[in-house]
Amino acid sequence: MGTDESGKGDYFGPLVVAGVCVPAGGREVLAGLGVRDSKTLSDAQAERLARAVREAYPTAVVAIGPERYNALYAKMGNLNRLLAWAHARVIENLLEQTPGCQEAVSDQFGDARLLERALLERGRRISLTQRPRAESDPVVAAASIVARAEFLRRLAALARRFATPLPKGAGPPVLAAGRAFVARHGARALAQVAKLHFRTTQQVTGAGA
DNA sequence: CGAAATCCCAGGTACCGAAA
DNA sequence: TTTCGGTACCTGGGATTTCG
Repeated sequence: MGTDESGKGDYFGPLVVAGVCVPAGGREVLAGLGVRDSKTLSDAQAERLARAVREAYPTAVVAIGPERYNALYAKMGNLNRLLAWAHARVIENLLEQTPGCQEAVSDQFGDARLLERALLERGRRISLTQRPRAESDPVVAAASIVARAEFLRRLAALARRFATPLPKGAGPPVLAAGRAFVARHGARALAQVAKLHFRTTQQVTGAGA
């Protein structure tokens, strides 16, 4: 299986981690579908491919909404720990569906032991590989696509709920949108749509900066 | 000429080691 | 012991170049 996250670098929206269990030989199938790193795909392509992947293989998705994300971040105090926790949950959910899926590949984030420990605490045993640029593996790429699609869906839903544009990323448009959001809904509501530990929060709530 | 693929840049966080 | 600097990693966006 492969796991990957989406939304980590986005100020607005949830953090989504997805996992896909692909049997032997599936890499060729994925490549045939056009699966590759979600960063190189348009939003529409990601949506379409995500649907194809979810229909073809068992998948697990853990979406952490901004409110829960902020609470977890405050509790864990470290983004990598949060990521490890989420990846572990995905792996375990996927294992419940497909107990035979005993090999996992994920991106490397921080100390590899974090993820191993998060799994061990659940008493699971699995062959786990973590490495930089793991998304070059079609299986991890498929997971990144599923995660990305779910992120986009939820970000759009948030924007609708608050009737406010919520751009992706963390650039100038995000800063402007953040200020507009605060002007309309107040600073407290920010916790429902954004990841507060980003420096962007100070720039949004602080006077100018 | 239009669309697609590619490359480059910016932003953010965490980790490690060195210096005060 | 605390603070600072540099490195590695991930993510998004835009501009540029290439192909059909």
